[in-house]
Parts: sequence; C-alpha cells; structure tokens
Amino acid sequence: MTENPVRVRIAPSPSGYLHVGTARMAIANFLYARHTSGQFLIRIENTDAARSDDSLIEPIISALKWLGIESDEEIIFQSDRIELYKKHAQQILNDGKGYRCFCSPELLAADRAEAVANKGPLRYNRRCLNLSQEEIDKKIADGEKFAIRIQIPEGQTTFNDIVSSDLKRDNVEIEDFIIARSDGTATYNLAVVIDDNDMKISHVVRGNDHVTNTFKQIHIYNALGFTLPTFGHVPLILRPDKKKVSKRLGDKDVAQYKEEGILPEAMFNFLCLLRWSPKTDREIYNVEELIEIFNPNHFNNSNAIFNEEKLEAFNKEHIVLKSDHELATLVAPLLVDAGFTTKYWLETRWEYLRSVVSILKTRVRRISEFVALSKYFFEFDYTYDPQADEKNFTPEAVDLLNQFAERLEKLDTYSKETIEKALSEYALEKEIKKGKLIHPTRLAVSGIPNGPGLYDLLLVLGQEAVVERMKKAALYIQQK
RNA sequence: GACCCCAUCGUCUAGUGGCCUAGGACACUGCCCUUUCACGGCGGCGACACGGGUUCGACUCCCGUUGGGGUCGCCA
Repeated sequence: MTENPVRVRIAPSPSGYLHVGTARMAIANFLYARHTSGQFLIRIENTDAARSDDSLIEPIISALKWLGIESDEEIIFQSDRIELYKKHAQQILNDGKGYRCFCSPELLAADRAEAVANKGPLRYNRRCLNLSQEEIDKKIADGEKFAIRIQIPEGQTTFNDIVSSDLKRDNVEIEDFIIARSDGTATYNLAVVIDDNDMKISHVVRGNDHVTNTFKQIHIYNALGFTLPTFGHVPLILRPDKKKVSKRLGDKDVAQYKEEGILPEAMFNFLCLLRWSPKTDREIYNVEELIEIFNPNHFNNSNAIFNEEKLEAFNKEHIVLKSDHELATLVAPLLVDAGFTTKYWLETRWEYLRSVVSILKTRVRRISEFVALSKYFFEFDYTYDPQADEKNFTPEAVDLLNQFAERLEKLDTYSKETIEKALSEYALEKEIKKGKLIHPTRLAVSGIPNGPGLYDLLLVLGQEAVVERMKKAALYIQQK
C-alpha cells in the first residue's frame, strides 16, 4: 500500500460505557492506523467535571482492549490540560477573534424558546458582539459572569471529507459558539482542536453526528493558526428502530456482548463491515486480514442498522474458526460458574473438555450456549426429557440397553469405529433398525433427544460412564 | 422549524451508463445428507422510494418530491 502513515485517535468521554457506535469508530481508526503503519491514539474527553465519571474510564479502556484495540502511546486525559485550554481561549479573545458574552443561561434559553415559537433558526443572536468597551468594563466591574464566544467571520466554510464528498456551509449558519464557560474552562470544541493539534492528529475520522462540530472547529483552527487535519465523517449505526444508539435507550455496553457469549473477533469483524465493505462477497475476516484490506474509500455514506441476529451469525462462524483449545479456555470458567464442575477438575481433564467443545461447536451460536448443551457431560443426575422418555424408554428398551451396554463394556478398544461396529452388529442380531437402539441409548446417556452424533457422544463420554448410564436408565425404565 | 447528510431485498451489502430478467450474506423457507439436533450442499421467497429529465440505453448522471437520519447546550 502506498498511503502515508496516518495518526488517528478515538476520543471517548467517560459519561457512559462503550457502546457499539464508539467501538465502531475505534475499529475504523485502529484499522486505518495499522493499514498505513501509522499510530492509533486514545484520548479521554473529561472536560466536564460534572458529567464525567472517572470510574467509567477503566471499563471503556478494557472494552476496547477486549476488541484488541489499545493506544500506541500514552493515553491523554483532557482533565490534565485544563489550564492549557484556558490560555488558548484567552488568546482568541485577546486576538479579537472572540468576544465576551454576558448572556445568562436563562436569557439564552428564552432566546431559544422564542426562536422555536417563531420557527426560526436556533442560533445565538450576537447580542454581546457589539458591546462597547465601557459596557464591558461596567459589567465586569458589576461582577457579571461572562463566557467567551468565538466570532465566526462572514463567508463560507468548506472542507474535503474522505467519506462523503466535499462539505460546504454558509457561515451565517454557524453560530458564534461558546469556547470557554463563565468559569473559564474550555468547552468540547476548543479542547478537541487544541488536543488534535498537539497530538499531531493527521486524520479525524468520526461519526456523522460531528459534521456541525467540524464546521465550528475549523474556525478554531483558523483563529489559532493551526493547520487543518483531514476529516472523515462516517455514517451512524442506528438501532433497529432507526434511532441513534444511546445508553439512555437501553443499548448495550460492548462488554455486555462479551458476557452474552460474543467473541471479540466476531464483534470486530461485524462492526467493521457495518458501513464499510471489502467490496467482495466474503464477509468473515480476521483482524490481520482486515488491516490488510482496509481502505477509507470503501465506507458507505448511508446509515446502517445494528442487527444483533447477524452479529450472532458472524459469531457462529468465528466459533467454528477457533481451535478447540481456545474454545475450551473460554468455556471452562463458564462451566465452573454454572456449578457443573470445578477449576481443578477441568485442569486435570483438559482433553475431555476439549473433545466436549469439539463435538458441540457446530451447534452453538454464542459461547454461553456451550453451558446449557454440555450439562450432561459433567453432571450425572440429569432427568430424562419427558417426551423422549415416553417415546424411547419402552419396556423392550430395557434389554436393549442392558445388552448393548454389556457389549460396549467388553470392547477392548473403545473407539468411534468399534462403537459403531458393536451397535451395527447388535442391531443386526436383534433384527432391529439401528434407530431402535440409538434413540434410547442417546436418551440414557444424555437425558435429551438431540445432540452430537451418537458415536461421538459415546466416545467422548467414555466407556465407563456410558455403561453406567445405560444400566441406570434400564433400571429406571423397569421402575417407572 | 433552520441547516446538513442519506436513499438497492425485512437487515448488512455488491453494483460507478449497456456484463442486471440486479449478485452475496443474515433471517424466513423447500429439498438433500442424517440415528436426533446441528453443520454442510442445492433451491425458493425477497429490493433498485416516487416523478421528471439527460442518453441510443439508466440502479448507476441531473432536478424535484417523498421518506429516513443527524445537528442546532456555558454536554461530549
């Protein structure tokens, strides 16, 4: 690839957990950086002390880490840079590119209400733009609080966007927004520009919901004499009801998907292919492959709906792709949590777990499903499925079970082949169809009417357990 | 309401003027495989929002309409 290395970032604010929208942007930026051998950085945007909660930072970082995304450099915290922002706000004011606004929040709210009533644009009316020096001095002397607004010059603002085409806006549509609050602290837009500039961010790739901010931020870049980065505005991920994902509407934390048995590689792959396409018919890729084929020109420019069913399908594919050992590692703690077994027991019987996982993996869509499906591999006092019991545990099944169990018991070599041979021979001798034998046996050893192929099942459970379970079932039938 | 973005199957998408009676994936569904449930294989259902242009020819270009989304905080 011939593209120059990019320096990109993701800038979550700790006012909530990491939702799929932010995760998606992190993936896009991460891929862009890796693809061009550039750098991917993380910055925590916690300028608003009232809304930010530092205890939310760690979960966000670890959710990203779960996806395999980490910052290439030390994580930047905006809370460490408050004074720096203040200085720049002051500079804009001193340079005459901004002005003091004494309008109270209440007054501003009233302005907005009036604008709504008159069906006009909700923009600041520049009431404080032309205050005379005397008026300003008097208000300050009277102890009136003021915020600092940047003054948007006349004209038009345009920029190139690597996702959409060129974007243009008349400056009258951009209001003189506040860059410093009345307590002197910087607002989001100012802080972002200063940080992106200091961090030498070359490409700002973010959600579509930021285009209005970009138009505003360009004027800060200009006022401060900074050079503009390249922008890219990716369409949003919408909920099935077509609303922007938000925690308020109950959208899940990325970490929650982990709890629900989604593999990080599936989430990564799925999210990557939302609003971005490899332009091929293939859709299952690992991270290395995505890094290789990533191309910022392949973004779609329309919103996409997050469909959990499809995520599950991706998950299924990635589960099959994983080795039995890796899956066993993921499943083991769940089995312990479920109380099926202990950590120690599993550690000493790792091969057993591996084979259990191996014969179950094509019937599972989420890692968590392994638990329900594998109960009988670890617990012996399962009950028999009532319907299957009635159908398969008939009086004649007693002899079948006992006699077949004896044959299995006598097997010197207990393998899939010998098991199958034993069953075929016995069925032939009894002149019955194999099914007559298979169904009761399955029910006897697992308690349920479905599951892995019987020969696999008998092999994995082991000779001893199988014989014991079959005899126990025979006894059960006699007593019922 | 103002401003901006967008518009192919229910959903994710391919498609950059003729290869399209529109391809793939998920979901749904039929058949096959099979001891069961899955996996897998082969089919089916199912979309170019609408109306005007431009053109020999439009899913592809232009305009409008409609629809959807976003932003409009001393939040980020």
